[in-house]
Amino acid sequence: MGERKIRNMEEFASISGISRPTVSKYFNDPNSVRASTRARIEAAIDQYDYRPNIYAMNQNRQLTKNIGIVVPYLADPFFGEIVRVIERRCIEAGYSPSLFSSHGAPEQERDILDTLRSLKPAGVLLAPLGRLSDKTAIEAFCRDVPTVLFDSNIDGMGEAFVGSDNYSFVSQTVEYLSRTGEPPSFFEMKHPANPNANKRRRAYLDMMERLGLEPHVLQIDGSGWAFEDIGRKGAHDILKKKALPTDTILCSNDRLAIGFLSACFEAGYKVGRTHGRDLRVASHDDHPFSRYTCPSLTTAAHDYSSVSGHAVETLFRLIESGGRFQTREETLFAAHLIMRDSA
Amino acid sequence: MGERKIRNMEEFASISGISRPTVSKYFNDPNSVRASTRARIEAAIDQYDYRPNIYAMNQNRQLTKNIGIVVPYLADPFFGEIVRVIERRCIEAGYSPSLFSSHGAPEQERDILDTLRSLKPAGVLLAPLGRLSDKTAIEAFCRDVPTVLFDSNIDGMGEAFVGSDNYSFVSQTVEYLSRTGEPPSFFEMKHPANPNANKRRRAYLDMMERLGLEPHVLQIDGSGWAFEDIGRKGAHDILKKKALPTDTILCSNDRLAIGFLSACFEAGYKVGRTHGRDLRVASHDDHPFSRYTCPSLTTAAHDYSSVSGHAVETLFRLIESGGRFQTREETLFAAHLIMRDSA
DNA sequence: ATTCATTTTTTACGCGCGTAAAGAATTATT
DNA sequence: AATAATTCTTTACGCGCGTAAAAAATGAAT
Repeated sequence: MGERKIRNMEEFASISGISRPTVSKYFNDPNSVRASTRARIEAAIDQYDYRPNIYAMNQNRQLTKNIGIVVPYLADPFFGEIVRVIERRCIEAGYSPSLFSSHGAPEQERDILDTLRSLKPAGVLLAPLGRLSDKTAIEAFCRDVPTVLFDSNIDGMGEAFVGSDNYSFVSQTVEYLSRTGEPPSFFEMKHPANPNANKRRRAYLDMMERLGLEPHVLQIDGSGWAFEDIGRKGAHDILKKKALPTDTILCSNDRLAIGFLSACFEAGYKVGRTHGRDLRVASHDDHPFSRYTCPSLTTAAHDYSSVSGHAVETLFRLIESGGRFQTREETLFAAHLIMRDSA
Repeated sequence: MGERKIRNMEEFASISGISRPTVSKYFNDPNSVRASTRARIEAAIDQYDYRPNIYAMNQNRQLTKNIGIVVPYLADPFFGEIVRVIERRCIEAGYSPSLFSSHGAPEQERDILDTLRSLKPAGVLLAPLGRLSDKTAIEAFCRDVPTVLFDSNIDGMGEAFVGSDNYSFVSQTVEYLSRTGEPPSFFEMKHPANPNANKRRRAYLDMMERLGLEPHVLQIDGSGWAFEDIGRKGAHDILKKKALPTDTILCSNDRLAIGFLSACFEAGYKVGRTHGRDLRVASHDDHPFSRYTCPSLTTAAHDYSSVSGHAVETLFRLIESGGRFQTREETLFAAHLIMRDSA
């Protein structure tokens, strides 16, 4: 380690006693050379600390080893967690992940796709903004770059979608709540940004009908990604008007529920499942903070590791298949109920 | 828009009636060519949707237009917010930001610095893990790449540090709390990962001495980045033992406080500043969720936009100065107190 | 030892662009 | 209009590597 500085692959090849094309082959795929050759090269790498110039490498390669990861909103710890898993798996598989966040802004999502295109990635894992996404731009992008959508689906775009089964979330919470107390009213944004929200509402309506119960959907105003604030204000409105049809609230997602619970606390409503409580509140997602609300939030949890794991594996398969699947794959993972103190 | 596809700069130059070297000059700095020339080039870009191959561009450039951004923990919305601002400013200034998260793991921080080195970035904004960071690796990196540290400082490393003034956080909360009730006890992790924590403890001790009050430091076990859980468990321990020296708790940071508050709720302790409360709890950071705790958290807020803004500006100056400052700069921004319901 | 399949070496070209130098063209200044 | 300053064009080379093709070397199998 630390002999003299190596300037390029030519030099590295000659000093390590292997021809340059073979060294080049090694860096493209270490398994494509004989084991003894590989060992010699790796010994030399250790000794001289050489790495090929990534810009020169990627210039002529038909396909780079880059993988793009795009999430809609990084300040949501949900995505922070997903990204951690995905990044690790990509690196283990020999890819270089590049992380991008749209930060809730459609223009930025478009710009990211533009940037990504010029990175010539082998594949992209894209969690779109949803309703606000520029669908034309995404469609065009998916035609050029092998893409797996995750978290929120857009019909027909990308070669595959991996996400959670919204019906499974709602069926479990509705079933549990209506079995153990008054049937739930559904609390959501009037114009949700995310398509999952619509699926959850429909699942709620369907489940209530199936159980022979009367559904109540409470829709509140607000746009953007400040869900906690929207939930809190909406809850205050509803509580003030005493407009709750039942004593049980099922929030579309945890971030709304976090706001809802904070409003309940402020307005002096007791939430819980014990004697003397005024309300029960439950929700969906198992947001990293849902454990720390007051009271802790009963919720249906994403199978985080399955979703992120399967998304990555699907992308790898897609890359190996040359970037196209015969038919678009859709994989949904079931949720599991997490009973805590709020319902 | 959408004539025929342009393959390279040569072709783009001839079709737009400008010589290739001039086009190249334009892409390096649009202001380096005459306004009329710039207009012609930009018209052609619109028309043919051409973008230079970034790999070929960066191969020979002494300095790329890349900027690396490294944060210790993306699942913390605090960093999500900082990253949003920094990314935007970089793009506006014509740079390409690349985002990396160490996810709390020192090995990953090292790997990121390695990757970053081969990206040959013009500069790097690095928020290190802190105590766990491989200081030797960071030092070596900073020697090779122009780096501005932010959020948490490591003595002498990088050309500059931009962060918040921990003393200002603590002095304001301690002053406020001791003026309006019992003096605070300080609640923190025994072995904090972040150097800011130590500065805050020292500031607490100093302030208490200055005010002629007896300090009490409550140190709890736990390691890693699951601060809420650590805070919750520590609080339960302390509450069970009735080991609180005063009725006022000052948490080192908001994530610990979120755990503390959840434990108080579970154990039946009333937190607040009104009649009949058992405890007051305050903290530092103005974490995005601190508004939604029950009760809402009184805290000292980072000047988020100043910190991120000044970090970016410092890096730009550093890049323009050729990557080195005469002397290492340290800029600290004052906090401001945010009074909510918990104290 | 001979044959054959596999792997490596040799040789050579090209990718798309940065960049340098010298001369031509365009603008600004008087 | 003449001169000077700026900007652009022409020409040409090189960066570090991918990759193709043919020849040589290596290893396995008979």
